[in-house]
Amino acid sequence: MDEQNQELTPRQQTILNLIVHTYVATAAPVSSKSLLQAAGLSVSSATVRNDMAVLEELGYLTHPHTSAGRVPTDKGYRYFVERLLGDVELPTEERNTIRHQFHQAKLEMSQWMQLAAAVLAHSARGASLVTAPRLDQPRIRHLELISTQSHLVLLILVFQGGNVRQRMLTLTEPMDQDALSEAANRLNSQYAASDASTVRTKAVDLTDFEADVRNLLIELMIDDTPPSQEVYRDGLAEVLQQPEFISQSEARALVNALEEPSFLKNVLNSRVGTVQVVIGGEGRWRELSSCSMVLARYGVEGFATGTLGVLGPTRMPYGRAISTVRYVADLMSDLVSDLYSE
Amino acid sequence: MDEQNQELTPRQQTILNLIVHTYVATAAPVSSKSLLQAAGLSVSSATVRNDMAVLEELGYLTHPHTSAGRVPTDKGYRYFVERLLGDVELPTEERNTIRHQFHQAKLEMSQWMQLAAAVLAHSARGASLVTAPRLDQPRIRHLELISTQSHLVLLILVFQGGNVRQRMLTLTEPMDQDALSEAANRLNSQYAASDASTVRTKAVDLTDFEADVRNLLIELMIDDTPPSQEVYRDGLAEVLQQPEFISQSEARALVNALEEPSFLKNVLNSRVGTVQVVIGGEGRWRELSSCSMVLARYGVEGFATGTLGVLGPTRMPYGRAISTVRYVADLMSDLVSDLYSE
DNA sequence: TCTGGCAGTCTAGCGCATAGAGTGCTAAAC
DNA sequence: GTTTAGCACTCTATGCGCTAGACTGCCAGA
Repeated sequence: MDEQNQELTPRQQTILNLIVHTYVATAAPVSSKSLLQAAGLSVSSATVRNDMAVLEELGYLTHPHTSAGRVPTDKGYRYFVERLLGDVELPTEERNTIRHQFHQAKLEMSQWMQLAAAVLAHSARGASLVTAPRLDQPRIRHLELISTQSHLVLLILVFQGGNVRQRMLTLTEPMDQDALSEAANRLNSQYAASDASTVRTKAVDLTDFEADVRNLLIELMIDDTPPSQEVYRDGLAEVLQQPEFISQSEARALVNALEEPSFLKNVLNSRVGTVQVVIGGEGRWRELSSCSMVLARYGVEGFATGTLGVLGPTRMPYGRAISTVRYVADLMSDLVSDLYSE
Repeated sequence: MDEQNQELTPRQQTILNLIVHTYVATAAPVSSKSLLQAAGLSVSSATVRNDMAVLEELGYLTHPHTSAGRVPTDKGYRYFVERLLGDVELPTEERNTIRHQFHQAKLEMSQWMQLAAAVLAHSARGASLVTAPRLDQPRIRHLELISTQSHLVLLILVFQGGNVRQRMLTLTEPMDQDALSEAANRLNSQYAASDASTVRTKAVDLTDFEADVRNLLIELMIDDTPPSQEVYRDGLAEVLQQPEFISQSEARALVNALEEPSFLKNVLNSRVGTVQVVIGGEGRWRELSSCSMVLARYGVEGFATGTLGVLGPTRMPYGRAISTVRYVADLMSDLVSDLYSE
């Protein structure tokens, strides 16, 4: 691939750059003439046409039909993102605005996530998605056993760092609240600050019921399917207005992707601190062929991490999207490290 | 309104009924002739046309244009729902299937809500929405104070019934975890099983820090804006495929409604046990003019209640929707009363 | 009160012609 | 060798006219 990319002359790069920018802005195929007047190119439209033909030959552009302007291909966007975009940063003013919003929010992770989703959607003009940070090695902080119905008990499990999970369990024989509290106390003193493997190996002197609870604890600690409630979204309505989603099938693909965020796991393999760009489903996601994603992990590597990102049409303002995702991810990482580090 | 409705002859009612059913099924205007062969009407198409004209005169039907079939108006749907539908119940078999699914799910409220959303979306062919049950008079079960960063403390508040809220607070001067635990213990013994007003009136012998925490407790207990994470949705992708949502503006209205479920508060005023049907936005929601909602509250009145329902085009299978919403709401009410009653 | 029949109306679809936008190519100019 | 001007060509979008077809509305008769 590199050999091909090297062949682009500076002017061809400029032209590709301009085409991406104007197409992103206008959603209409870009003609050679319109490029001239838009930007200060000091050549004629015929010259631009020649370069366009070369770029099309190399696979960076297409034609909807013979007498239409040019449109970037996925490969064109990829080249744009990796070679032409450079290191974009959000303007200082916007960064300040965003940071200000975060500092004004209540000191709650859920608020921050919601805010992150709103900022991403607005600034990157896409549908945003933010998943809660999850502990890589959850440790128990505290557990409560609450008697409800005769044979039903509610277990509440608080992890170090404050994540909470709850689950019902059924009793074979009834226990009153005092007995439950006693069991909870025993388990608390036994397993406080333990991780899953410690809980699994350390099983001394437990009643049958306590052993049952212990098994449930292990299950909850190794279960890594994030409850869907821990996902925040925003901007779907706006992005569905984009012209690429007048076709219901495209719209459906996007909405499906957002409703089933578990697929992100398969997509995202970047480290905290880097931003990953997936263009046009990148072959793997046929249905998302006209969508792009800009994703990042945030949090503290090896400790607690979450995912955030933006979905939109391939005709996406990549500069804004990437810089916003990076900035918001960094902010969220700081918040996580403030919150969860001991 | 009653006088007008009384004027409908039995045959006119039959015709309205048939038109609603076939239009819901086909999404195409219904002609007098197609009605004849669809149902065993023993009259001619001309007679049907006459009755159709009467029904249109009375406002129950419209014409897209002169030479098109008839389409029910909002008023027509309203009449259909209130006079023609009768008491519909889900077939026993489906009820069993649904109940079976609930019993197979893990004993977790979040799973039940998700399942409820899935069942509603699937059975009523609409976008579903389920909000978590909220305690009307929350009582404190337990609180934890967790030291994170030097001046940051995480408060975790567990309510009777297992609802959990968390919030950060900043310290004016640093405290270590032991001091925090001690404060938490004091507050726990002081305020266990208290409701908001009790916490507010009872403030004896607290340090400045403990008083701060107490104020935060009160705030969290009276704050009734449900965290958006406690809302489950499903079926949006499917319902957007319906022909009424090829227009982006209609689609946008629907998606907006789902993204901003707080508006439900203004809509829903029914009691637990009754199902509320809002047709075509019912004048109040101009943007939702081509949408209907079937909503219900569930839970235990005066104790803990949530909302669930279905959004779809006005051309909605009201029979299925109403019976499903009612059945799922009843199921969820049972679960809530099992879970939360002491 | 119902029905058969007929005139009237509107849409959806097709074919056609046209204007316009944009390219591709070639031959000349730099 | 590279750039440019110019021109032929292609394809779309739009508008018009026409027709077939689907329904209705209404009237006169059963």
